[in-house]
Amino acid sequence: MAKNKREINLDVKKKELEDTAARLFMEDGYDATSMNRISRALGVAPNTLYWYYPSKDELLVGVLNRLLSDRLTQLPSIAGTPLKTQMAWVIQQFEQSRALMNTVHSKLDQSPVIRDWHERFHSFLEAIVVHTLKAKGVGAQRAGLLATVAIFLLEGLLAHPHSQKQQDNVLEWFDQHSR
Amino acid sequence: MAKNKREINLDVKKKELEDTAARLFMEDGYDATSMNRISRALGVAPNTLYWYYPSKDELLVGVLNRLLSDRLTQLPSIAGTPLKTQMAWVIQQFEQSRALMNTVHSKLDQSPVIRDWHERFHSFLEAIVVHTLKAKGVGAQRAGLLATVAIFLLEGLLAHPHSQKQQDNVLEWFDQHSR
DNA sequence: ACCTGAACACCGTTCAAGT
DNA sequence: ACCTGAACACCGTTCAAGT
Repeated sequence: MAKNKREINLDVKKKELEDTAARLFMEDGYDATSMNRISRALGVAPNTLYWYYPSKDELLVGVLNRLLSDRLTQLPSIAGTPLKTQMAWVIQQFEQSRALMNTVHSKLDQSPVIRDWHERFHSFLEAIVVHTLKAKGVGAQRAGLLATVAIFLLEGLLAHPHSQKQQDNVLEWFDQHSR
Repeated sequence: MAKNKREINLDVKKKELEDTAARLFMEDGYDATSMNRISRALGVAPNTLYWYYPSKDELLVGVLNRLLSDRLTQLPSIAGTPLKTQMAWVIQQFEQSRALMNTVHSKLDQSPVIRDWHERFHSFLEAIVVHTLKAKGVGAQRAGLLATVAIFLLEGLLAHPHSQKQQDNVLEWFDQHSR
């Protein structure tokens, strides 16, 4: 798994591209951010981006993967906390990417590569919830159903602007009924 | 409120445009359906559409409004049925518009006119759920929270492809816990 | 009032060429 | 291997002109 200099440079370059793209996607939205705009922010020619990614969609997936693995890194830090805390943490982690999440959902039908990422994202959320529920002694089958519900609630809270109180109420209600 | 011939013709024309646009939006997705494509299907020049709608987004809102009011018409037919039946009905009514719903969510930040429609849509769903819960004797405050949860579950089930069994399990679970 | 032909600025993407 | 200039087909939208 040792990487040579070339691969390291490639990774550094990709990180630059994806960080810039992520910022612009989150500020202005995916559609409103043109490849031209991204390349200008990077100081390269527009078609340079196509040496690193075969399409704008694949660049988005690159951005999403980085986002997700950054969050995965921080997962252990909330490992032992109550389910409610963990769900609040997920919302806090992804609420800046609200528009991006909705973009993902709107592209599920059209883009296989985005569909793949979306499945990984769901697995990520499910792993958190199922693991915590099982630790609480909930059976596997029931944990699966509750995880589905939890994910829908998380996505709902992520997709819509909402007050802190609304969020608390929803999470509290779910916590009460997931025992 | 009497309409003259001109207004009637305008409505007929708009219905034609919106029916065609709705079909193409649902078949190919919003982004993949160009104004050019819609105009060709209608046999008019592309810019003709701009006499009826100021933008593609407003055409989408026209399509969405028609979709919603068509469903509203059929609302009385499920008025007395159990909550679970009503929620299944909503899913069945909107699942062909799955991609369109996700498009709406992805455009919430950018388009005020779509944001307005989305609020109307939520009110529609909330009205159904709150009304039914109150009829079951649930208090107003609790009904509000349960309606939020119900809407998130509906949107979750609408946004993601899922099996009938999964849907049944989620709706059954919610029904059990909304008493 | 209703529709069109022609144009505008911009989009994602490709290709041949440069180092 | 990495980057660019120039072009391609297409996009949403505008405008002046026609009936």
